[in-house]
Amino acid sequence: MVEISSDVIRGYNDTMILSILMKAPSYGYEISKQIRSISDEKYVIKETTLYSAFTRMEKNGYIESFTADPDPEGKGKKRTYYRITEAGLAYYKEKCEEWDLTKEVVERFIDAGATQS
Amino acid sequence: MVEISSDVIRGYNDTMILSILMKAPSYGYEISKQIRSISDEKYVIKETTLYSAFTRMEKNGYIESFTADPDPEGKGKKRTYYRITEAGLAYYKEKCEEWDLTKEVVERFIDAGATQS
DNA sequence: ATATTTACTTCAACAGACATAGTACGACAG
DNA sequence: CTGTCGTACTATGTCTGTTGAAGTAAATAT
Repeated sequence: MVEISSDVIRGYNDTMILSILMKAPSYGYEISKQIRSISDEKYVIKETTLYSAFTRMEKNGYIESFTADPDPEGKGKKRTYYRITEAGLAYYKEKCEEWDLTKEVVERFIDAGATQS
Repeated sequence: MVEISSDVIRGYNDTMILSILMKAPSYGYEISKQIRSISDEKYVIKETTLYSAFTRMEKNGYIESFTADPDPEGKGKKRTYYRITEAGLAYYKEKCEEWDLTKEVVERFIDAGATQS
């Protein structure tokens, strides 16, 4: 079975996370579940990868964190939520353009090779 | 201008190199020029990245090196050529399948995010 | 004669992914 | 009321691939 290797997805972890945060602020555990479901279990982000992405992106100003209660009544343990910033949005859009370019370039090589087999 | 970042292409340097070696054995300088031209100057592989990829892939058995003269008469400086192995071919094909999967997954996130903007 | 192009090599540093381990709270079963 | 499971993280150290900086040296162009 074909699996997505980390070196391939490496450049897109941030983009995936940001695409989820564009819809609504969210937190670690929830985002990891969303990545699983959106990708049909094809990609499961590692916890450490996810949380270190948060740290990095917050430092870069792409996301902002805030703590909040899991439900409106204020019960349960507080979570660390993240929301996307203006800079994060710009970064996300850049990454989408970059993706289009990358896709085109990689595909040229793959096509070039595939015709030979 | 949009540029391909190294973190994005990271997982595909090996695949690109192998796609070139599938057509014919080649050597560093030539391969780097081919990557430039096939990608329309959009991606220029760094020398050290290329040569370290050779070392790694040879160690993994994906390619084999041999030295040869640049032309049949034996003039000029000898070059280190590389040819793809059976294992390298299998690896290349795997990478191509992986690419299809990755493309699909990444696109789902990018589409999901784009509809929101 | 000298500069540029070709064709590499060595080495140290860095970033991001990941394994391992641990903390801690809440819910629910036995 | 004890234990396990799911949730929600944090800390630390290692590994891999990329890269910058620098150097070597032959061939070719000016």
